[in-house]
Amino acid sequence: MGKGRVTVIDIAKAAGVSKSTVSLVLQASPLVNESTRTKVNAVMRELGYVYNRGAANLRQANARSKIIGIVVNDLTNSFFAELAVGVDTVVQSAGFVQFLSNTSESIDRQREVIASMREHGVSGLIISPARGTEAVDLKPLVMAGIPVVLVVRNIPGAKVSSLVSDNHAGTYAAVEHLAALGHSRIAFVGGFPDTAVFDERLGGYRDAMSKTSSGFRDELVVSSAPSRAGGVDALARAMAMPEPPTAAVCFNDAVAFGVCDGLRARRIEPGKDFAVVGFDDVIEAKTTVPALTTISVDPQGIGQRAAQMLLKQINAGKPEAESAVSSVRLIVRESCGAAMNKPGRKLA
Amino acid sequence: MGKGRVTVIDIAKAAGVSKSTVSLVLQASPLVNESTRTKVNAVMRELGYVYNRGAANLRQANARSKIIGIVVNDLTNSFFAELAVGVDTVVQSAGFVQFLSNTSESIDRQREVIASMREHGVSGLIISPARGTEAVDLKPLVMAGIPVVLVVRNIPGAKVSSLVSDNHAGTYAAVEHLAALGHSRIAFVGGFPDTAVFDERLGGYRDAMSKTSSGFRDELVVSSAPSRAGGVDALARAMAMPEPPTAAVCFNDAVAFGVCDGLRARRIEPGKDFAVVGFDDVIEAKTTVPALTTISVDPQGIGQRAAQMLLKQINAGKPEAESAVSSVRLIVRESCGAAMNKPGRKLA
DNA sequence: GTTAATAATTGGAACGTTCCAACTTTGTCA
DNA sequence: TGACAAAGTTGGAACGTTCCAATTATTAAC
Repeated sequence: MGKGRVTVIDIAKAAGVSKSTVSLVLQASPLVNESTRTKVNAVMRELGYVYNRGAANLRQANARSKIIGIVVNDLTNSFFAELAVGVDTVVQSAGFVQFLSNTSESIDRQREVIASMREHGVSGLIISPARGTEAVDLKPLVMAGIPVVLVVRNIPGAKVSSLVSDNHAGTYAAVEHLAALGHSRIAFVGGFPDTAVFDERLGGYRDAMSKTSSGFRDELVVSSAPSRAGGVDALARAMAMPEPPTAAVCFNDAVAFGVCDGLRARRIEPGKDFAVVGFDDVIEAKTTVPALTTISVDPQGIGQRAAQMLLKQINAGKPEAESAVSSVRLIVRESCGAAMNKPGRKLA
Repeated sequence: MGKGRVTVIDIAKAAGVSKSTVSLVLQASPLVNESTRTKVNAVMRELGYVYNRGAANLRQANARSKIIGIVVNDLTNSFFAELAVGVDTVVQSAGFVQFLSNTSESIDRQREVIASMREHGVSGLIISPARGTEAVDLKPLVMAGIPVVLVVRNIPGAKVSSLVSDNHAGTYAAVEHLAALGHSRIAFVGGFPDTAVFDERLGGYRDAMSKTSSGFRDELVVSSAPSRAGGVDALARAMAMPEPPTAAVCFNDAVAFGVCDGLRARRIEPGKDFAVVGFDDVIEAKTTVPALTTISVDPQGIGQRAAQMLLKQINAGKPEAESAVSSVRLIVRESCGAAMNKPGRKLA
């Protein structure tokens, strides 16, 4: 049926008013008489009118469209999926709509999706940059005055807002906790050494270790892919040492799960014979057995906060770069052994 | 700096050609001379031109924009995250860009995001409908001739394409496998009874059970939320029976993980003292301990196939509804006990 | 050297909306 | 009654692009 789409002019004709009036109704202007408003609305429903945002924000060259873009580097990692959900909640309630793309750590893909989002006139961007992203990659965005909030990974030199979690404090707290439980050979396992996040988490580990009696020892850091399989692999290398560790601070929860898998394959019970603590507090951490002691970063919360920072910038007009650090906290569960002493599961 | 955005006319002026020529360059038309093309391209780069898709597909009222929308009901479930990744890969390589939104099982939210996507002129939609979605909810879309592919959950009566996995065959195969291993008290655990997916998976279980010597027994199906916590809960109820089961076919992998947690909490070793098989084959299934025997549905593959179905419809012009069933297969790992007999881990 | 064909380029109209300034209607007050 | 204000409505221009028909420049054919 209806060949061409129904436009504001069709509505105007059918309602016996001018297109300007229909436009005013669309923007809920107080200028229009109540009775005309209801009539116009009725006609719109009847004819199945759909608003054409493309045409609209073509005219209002100043205000950009109501789209915000979110670019993540690994959507299969549930951390990012939850982050996206967090962004979505606040963005939706502000009347914006989310545009999500996954780069799979590819810089080329990242460039493509960012370009595509610009073409569609996004009002702002939340980006968890692919590995190897540099400040120049973001240059065009800041030149065009498009608000950007970087999450998870910061990029030195880029004049944009960022929101990262307090990686240093997280691993620091983890080491302190394990040391208080009596461990001295504590390993740092997992993660790729060439990333800023790795450096920060390792830094917290190192600083805390050097305060212990045994001090920081280089051979106790064993890196690997930041995945479950990487954790299995790294643990194997750690256990092959002459004096293997009795505890591990892991780069993230995925690695920690891998470490637990590896321990069990060796008939070592995580949380009893060996302490492991993760980082991120992904949703599975609390339900797995043993429940994972980890550093909580609340991915949904980060998403929400990032979205708020972005909206603030968008509304301010002048994009004022702002750096925030999201605080983290240690969640003591079972995998560190602290709760195993008593059956009553007292939290340390 | 640059107050107004740079348009095709600015480029034309700077390159000494007409706006029409610039437009032809943009669409890579063979009509334009090679030397002019390179000059225009150079100027575009120099002035930092960004294409305005809104304006473009305002003019070409026939062809819609190069956006495809994807609507999922639970992005925190890694099944859907992977599905989205699958869609993204094929959609991107076809020059489209993905527009993802999460409904969190809310019908209202679903209506909002679909409306929003229409306003932005999506070319097509891939929808995993929220629980309780009805055919009327999709009516406006089919009336407007917007191609839609339903995934995971089909909606009876909606005249749109769908791609669901062969739920019946999956649980049927699972039961057959467990029966062959000597189990007779096999439970069906997890899932909400009011969903089509539940009915199909239960149906496969029932049909397979009635072919066994012990037959189908109503009390052996125990439902719960389709989550890890739901699995723990359902297992507790199952084990409280006078004659508890010795094996479980689970509604999905999340439930299966919960069942394993519950078993271990009772000092029952999954894969040794009790057999469990899941459904979905999420990414963690193969790395967990014990590795989960499950029905593989390949979420990324489903996403890719759905995207292909959608693109076909978009290119065809006439949206021809097509229903497809994605085949599944049983992946035998450790949690069913089949591989535990020999240390060599032979696959049954 | 003219004509025809081909290659390359072009100005104007159109897409669906919003903004602006102008207009009409109605009501109020002296 | 006239002047003025307030409330409501309106036509036209503009946004940045693509399409169309028309134009000019170039080459080929006789």
